[in-house]
Amino acid sequence: MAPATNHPDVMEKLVSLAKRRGFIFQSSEIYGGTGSVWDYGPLGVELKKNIKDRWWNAMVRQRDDIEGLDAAILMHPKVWEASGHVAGFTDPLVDCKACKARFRADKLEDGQCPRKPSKKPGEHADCQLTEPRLFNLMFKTFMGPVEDSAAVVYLRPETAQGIFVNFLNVQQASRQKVPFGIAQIGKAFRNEITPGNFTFRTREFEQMEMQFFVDPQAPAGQMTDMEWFEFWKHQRMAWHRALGLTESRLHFHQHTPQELAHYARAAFDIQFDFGGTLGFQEIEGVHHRSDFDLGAHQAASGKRLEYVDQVANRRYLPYVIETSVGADRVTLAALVDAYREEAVPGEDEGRVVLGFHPTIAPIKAAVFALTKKDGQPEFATKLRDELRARFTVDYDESGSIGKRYRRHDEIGTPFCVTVDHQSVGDGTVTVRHRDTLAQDRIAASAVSAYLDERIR
RNA sequence: GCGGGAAUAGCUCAGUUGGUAGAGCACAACCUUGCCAAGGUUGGGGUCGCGGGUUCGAGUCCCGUUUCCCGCUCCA
Repeated sequence: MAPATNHPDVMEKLVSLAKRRGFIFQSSEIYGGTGSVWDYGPLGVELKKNIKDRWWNAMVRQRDDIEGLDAAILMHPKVWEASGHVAGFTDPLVDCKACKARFRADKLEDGQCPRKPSKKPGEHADCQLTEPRLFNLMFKTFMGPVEDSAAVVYLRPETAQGIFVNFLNVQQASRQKVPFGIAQIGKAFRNEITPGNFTFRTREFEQMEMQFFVDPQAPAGQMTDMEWFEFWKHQRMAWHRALGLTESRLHFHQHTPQELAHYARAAFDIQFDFGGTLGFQEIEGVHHRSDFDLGAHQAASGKRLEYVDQVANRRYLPYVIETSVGADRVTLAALVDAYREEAVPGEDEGRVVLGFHPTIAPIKAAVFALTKKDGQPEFATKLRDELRARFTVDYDESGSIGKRYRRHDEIGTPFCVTVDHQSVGDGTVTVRHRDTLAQDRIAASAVSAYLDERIR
């Protein structure tokens, strides 16, 4: 499915770098690690937070027609029955002991192993199927002190349902009129059968979802549901580009009718080329969910979830255009995209540079004193303190100046501000750019505005 | 869950026919230099994934187990 890629596989190197520099650690490592769960270290949490903040800003703060929400992870179990997750998230699987393959029991014919093109004829004559076992992708836990079936609750496998069940609460509290959206960032959990590829597929992950509610029969002169779908599709692609992700590594993948989920009327994935064997993979989905979810919850709860258009005196269930992006996946894409090695003359191994777009870089600027003489450290730490009010900054005075530059290149710091003997006299400093190595000599008092202009 | 491979310092790895663990980088301190890393000195850090077994003796051989990687399978 994934098209060929021209980008090298940097994932293994990235895992090492991420650990060494404090972006991402394996969960519970001292106990041998927990499968497919990852912790974000000092730099990783800044990177991911920058990405989430940009999403929240673009979706909620900069728009009049989208409201924020932070719904709970634990919800009433009936939510997941209505949404189809209890039934639809469960796959009966069988293994064939003869050919070591696994199949979905409900897709087998006559209880026989299907013959695969790669297998020789007759290889499945001794087909030995195990009993079907049920895999439900939802994590279960228990509400209250008693562990019985009545107390079962699920960790949400997606954040969307928290938005649907709060649709009218938000609409009425915010006095929004359709079309409008609700946005949410939060953790979701799926007991994936096959997790892997670093943080690409994990069992605990963070979603940034926005459900946009539109009129299924928009009056003339207003955007139709499909027009909104197109609008959000392109809007979201533009957001990924603005993050600095390389344009040629991003593309749309349209779901075929066979790929469409049970709720979806149309769906596009935004895929990113992770390079190597992984290739293009989904980082965001834009789905037309029609009125499936509101309708299902209305039917299951017995509560009316219709929107009342008081001007036109109409009552209807809105259609939903959903944008759902994996915060961890975008963070991983940003790391993969930023990773590059530069050859060093006379050295076997290249140096690593993370070329983050300044807007998501964990540390925006590093402040150095060229020497420890002339009061340069004092000058530099004072500047550091000033910049701290607006940016994540670091001060470093150990090792040679070149070494300090390289340390920050490796973690993707876009700007290095260096204080030298001239600074103490005339108050100017040099600002060095990570990508071009160009230097600007400016007044120390102007550094904050200078960075501000370049970090957006 | 099945098959195959792997696990030794923070990272990347070496470790002989079984004889009691090393390198480079990284890290810390000090010195030196002072605008593009890898000068000097010193130092910290490993019960060799975990648990058994064989053996006088196990990083090394055997069994189990956990985690990771690659396939299979599944991915709302």
